[in-house]
Amino acid sequence: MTDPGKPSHFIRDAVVEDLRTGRFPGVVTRFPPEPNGYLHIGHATAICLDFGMAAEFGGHCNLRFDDTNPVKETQEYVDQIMRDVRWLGFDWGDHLYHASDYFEQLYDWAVQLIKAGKAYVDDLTAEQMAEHRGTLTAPGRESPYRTRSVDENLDLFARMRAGEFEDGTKTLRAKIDMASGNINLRDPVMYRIRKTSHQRTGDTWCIYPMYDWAHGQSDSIEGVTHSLCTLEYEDHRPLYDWYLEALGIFHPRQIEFARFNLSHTMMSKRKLLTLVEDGVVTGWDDPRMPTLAGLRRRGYTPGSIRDFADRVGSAKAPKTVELGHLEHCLREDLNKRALRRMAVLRPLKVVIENYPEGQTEELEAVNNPEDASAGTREVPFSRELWIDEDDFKEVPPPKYFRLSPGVEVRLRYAYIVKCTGVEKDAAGNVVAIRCTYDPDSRGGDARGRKVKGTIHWVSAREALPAEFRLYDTLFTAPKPDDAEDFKAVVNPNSLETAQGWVEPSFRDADADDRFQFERVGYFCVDSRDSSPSRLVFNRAVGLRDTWAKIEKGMSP
RNA sequence: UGGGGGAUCGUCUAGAGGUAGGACGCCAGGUUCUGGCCCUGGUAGCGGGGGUUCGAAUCCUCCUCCCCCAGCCA
Repeated sequence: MTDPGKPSHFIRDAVVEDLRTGRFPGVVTRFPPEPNGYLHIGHATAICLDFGMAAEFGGHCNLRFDDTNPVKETQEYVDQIMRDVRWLGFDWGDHLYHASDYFEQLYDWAVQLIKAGKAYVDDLTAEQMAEHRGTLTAPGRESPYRTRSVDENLDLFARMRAGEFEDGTKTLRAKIDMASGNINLRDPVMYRIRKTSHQRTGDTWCIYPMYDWAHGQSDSIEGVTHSLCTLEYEDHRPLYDWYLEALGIFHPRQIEFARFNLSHTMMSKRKLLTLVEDGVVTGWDDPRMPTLAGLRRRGYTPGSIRDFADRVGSAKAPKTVELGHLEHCLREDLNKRALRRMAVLRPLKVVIENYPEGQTEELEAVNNPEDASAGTREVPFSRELWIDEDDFKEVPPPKYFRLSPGVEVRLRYAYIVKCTGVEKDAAGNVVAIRCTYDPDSRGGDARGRKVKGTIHWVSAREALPAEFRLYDTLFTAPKPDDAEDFKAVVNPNSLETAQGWVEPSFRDADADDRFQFERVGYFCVDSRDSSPSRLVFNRAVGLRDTWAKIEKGMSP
């Protein structure tokens, strides 16, 4: 089952050990999102781990919504999360659950703890409770209500459920240890009163369980063996274990791993929400967002994200992965699969003086040199073409292989042309280039001469207009989370728009289709704004650009 | 001056007493009708001090630095 050649990680090791010792007969995991926001690339690594471990050991992974706080959660988020998990390539089968499915059971168990003298109803206000909790270095003080009788607690708790008390006036707390060095053990709240209707249970409940009280028990009910979560819950494990022990029910094992940060972005759902609400981005699915919805719209493939998760691995040390790592995974995936096309982002007119006016010929172009089965297509060629501004320089710098006066270049899949002159406007800007072509140099001819440069082009008459959205990182700082104000390091140039042309084969492109625009980058048809009459492409990631590096090295 | 974790190339990650390896990045070269892909080579690391040992990234010890926790959020 496990690939022996592949390095393991501490979680896999732990699972293998648990199976070997018989602590658990099999493996059941769970991915437990709270439906209060969109899933992001950080969640993706958790999803890959949860579903991946289950699959690797022949078990299954549950999708469980941690819907214990109705004031923050919505059905829209639930729907989006399911869509994103599926898109990533995972299937929970019949194992779709909600913490809210267990509210009745959780209530019964709370009663059981009260009867055992391990839980009590507290009347302290939130402020008083904070005050009693002590500090990191000083122990807390016990609540005056801590010694209520079992009967009184039972009566009060039933009346809490019945709605007799207002929000915030009472809580149910576990009776553990107010002097514990672990603050989570200083009589944690199990239930709070929230007279808010819940997206699934409606107004059935006005008391809602806290995360700690719901999570472990939900795991137990579902027979989860390995409850994998992030490091900030490490301090909660003693409480997780305490509840399970106190109840005497099936005891899953919680294992914590480090969440990761991606450079030039941030994952806090709260901050992402702020970006959406403040209009810094156009929504949760803005292609600059690290959300799965944003990455999908940007042009990322699920496979590239899974590969990325795999490479980043699972460990306990905090890490900030360079964005380049993610981009590499995308390029590698798309290089194998994306169809090649030609597009001109910043158009410059080329007139081929010795090519017959009114003539058009169809030239054969390879769809994907990495995949012969992708076949070929025909692209029209004519006297007037568009090329990219970057591919012409009146005064070429050293090592510039592209077009300039007197120089020859290959037009991809077409002819070799030579620049014979330029046309300028009154201000001296180059507005068109004049060339001659060599009729014997047609693309595909084996006897072809070699020239230093090859550039891409689109026939002006047949070209389709298109908008290109060129993205840069949303933040200028490598670690925006470290900034005092993350809004201050938002990149003002994270989106640049260009109007250009694409070859006519795009007449019937579908939303989310991804292509490689030769020599430029990988682009995706925008799922929101693109239409047959107005094509819009998002740049997922540029091609590696060694010329840009050379050029950068030349300028001071 | 509480509790819980963590530290290996610039970044991520292997290594469980026996030559510190891989990936990304970067540099150099080869190939090329994409300055892409691919191929070759190079660069660069065990936080620090003691100790055990023939031998330590690994075991012991002291120290340093970093992260998390004081919601009726998850």
